Amino acid sequence: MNPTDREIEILKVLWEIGEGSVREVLERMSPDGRIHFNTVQTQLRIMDRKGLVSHRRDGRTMIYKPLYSREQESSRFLKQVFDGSLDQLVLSMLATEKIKPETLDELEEMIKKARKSQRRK
Amino acid sequence: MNPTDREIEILKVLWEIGEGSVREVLERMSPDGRIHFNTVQTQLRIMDRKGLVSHRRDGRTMIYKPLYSREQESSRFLKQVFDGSLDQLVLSMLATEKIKPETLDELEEMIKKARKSQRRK
DNA sequence: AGGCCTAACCTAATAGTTTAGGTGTTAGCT
DNA sequence: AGCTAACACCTAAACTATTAGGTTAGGCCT
Repeated sequence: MNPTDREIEILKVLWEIGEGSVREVLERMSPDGRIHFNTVQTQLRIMDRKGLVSHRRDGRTMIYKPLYSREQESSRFLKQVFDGSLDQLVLSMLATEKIKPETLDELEEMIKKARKSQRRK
Repeated sequence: MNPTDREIEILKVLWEIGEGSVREVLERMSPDGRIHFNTVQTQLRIMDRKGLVSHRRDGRTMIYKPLYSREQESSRFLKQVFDGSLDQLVLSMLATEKIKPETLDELEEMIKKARKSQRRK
């Protein structure tokens, strides 16, 4: 099933830091103490059950690691909203987002590289 | 708030057909009768309350129209998962998805056009 | 007019999400 | 040894999502 908003929020932290304890995730998510420790802990346990993260023990504390990647989430979204059509997605983005000329250059560069790496296969 | 999966499913139908009654949406969503009429009707009412769709009357039946666009949903996703970085999103997609060479060409074409249309501003 | 189809509307059951309180345990510090 | 901080685990409350049953009413057909 799909990650909820909270789960994405937690996953984003884990994507950034690679892996981390409840406390580490919490501190990134809300440096002010708006969110309760137990809230994040319970979430992570649920995500563990769902298979979105895995855990290992480090002494007494659990270290959580993402099993679900940003790429998987992108792929899920692409399929869900654009039936997998990358063209349509990019078209939509180009039409809506305000994009710097440099970004366009970079995109072009990325496409060139993608083409090369495909030929190598 | 964010559309749920069901809501996206319904919105996709409305994006396709422009607007439609409960029955029309239902028939596109599940031509076999897996989903109940009332289920879709209730969903649409909730989405109406949330502002995701609007409605007008046509005789006795309600006609629903999307207020939330595919572009808005893309934009939401881009912000949520990639902090608005289109580069990162496309990079992620190029790395993961299997892409036909033609698609790469089209993407390049789209970027060229986007550049032109920016210059015109 | 009576019956039937289709729709709206009301309601509720179920499941999942999100938050956080309470309890017990472990490790380190004084 | 006793205290405290930090953790895991258990639990539940509040809320939202999802599904669909039941009821009512309008319109059409015979």
